[in-house]
Amino acid sequence: MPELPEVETIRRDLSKHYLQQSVIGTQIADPRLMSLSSLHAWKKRVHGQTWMELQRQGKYLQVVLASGERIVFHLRMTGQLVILDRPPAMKWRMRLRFQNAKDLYFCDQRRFGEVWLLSKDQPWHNQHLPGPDALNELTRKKFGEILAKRTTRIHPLLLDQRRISGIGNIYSQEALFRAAIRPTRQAGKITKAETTSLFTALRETLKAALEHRGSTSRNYRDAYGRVGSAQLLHAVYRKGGKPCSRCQKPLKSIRVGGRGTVYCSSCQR
DNA sequence: TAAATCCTGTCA
DNA sequence: TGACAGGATTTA
Repeated sequence: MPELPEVETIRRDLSKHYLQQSVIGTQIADPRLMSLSSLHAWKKRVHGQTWMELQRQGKYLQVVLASGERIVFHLRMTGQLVILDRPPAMKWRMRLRFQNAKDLYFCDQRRFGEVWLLSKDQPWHNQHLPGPDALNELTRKKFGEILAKRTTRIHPLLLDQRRISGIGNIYSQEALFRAAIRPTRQAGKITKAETTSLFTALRETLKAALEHRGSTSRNYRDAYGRVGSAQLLHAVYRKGGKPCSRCQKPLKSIRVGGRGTVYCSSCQR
């Protein structure tokens, strides 16, 4: 669910409420999220620690505590972090109580989301270094290097967080449509001009989505529990069979790398 | 490169 | 009832 624009929207919302605040109580409703022994350690290390910074890398959200230890969230498909003064209607997995702020609820229908507590210098990625953040770190030059000589298809490559972090199945498809490139094109065979066009398309797609506070197709909510409006901008995502907004021919729906993918076979080459 | 896996819910 | 869903890892 949440890709870069959604996670960034949540990060900004949470920053307004919780910076310089500290957690004073933690409840776990889903033991899958955290074991009892981990919760014990969590309480000792997190409670009373001031939230100094909220950072994002790709789809990861990181809270830097005064101790230098960090809380890292990944929302996966359906995770939500919502600020409320009473429990939400839906099931929640974790609740954080704050000294001088409203409670924070971690809700997550499919329960794929995760939370970690990391010591001062412990990396939050296990084996694979995540690639440059699609908005904050990726440059045209780096993008060219990532695509060069690669035989993999462009859509799965854009989704590979080890190459570039933050892009998911919505914005990859939308950017490819905007750049008029087929999702199945071999990455290494994309021309210089097309690479520039795709780089620009990615930035514009992600920025526009951020300005619209993310895309809500179903589960996504911001930290106030509100839907985003970037879905109104979608040209292809989940629009298979509908007429292309540019040429009116029906959009094609295929599977690429196991992901549902929609494109225009006439506009995208 | 693809399929299975972790889950719950929706839609045809 | 089966297919599919915004993610990512592991296995074959």
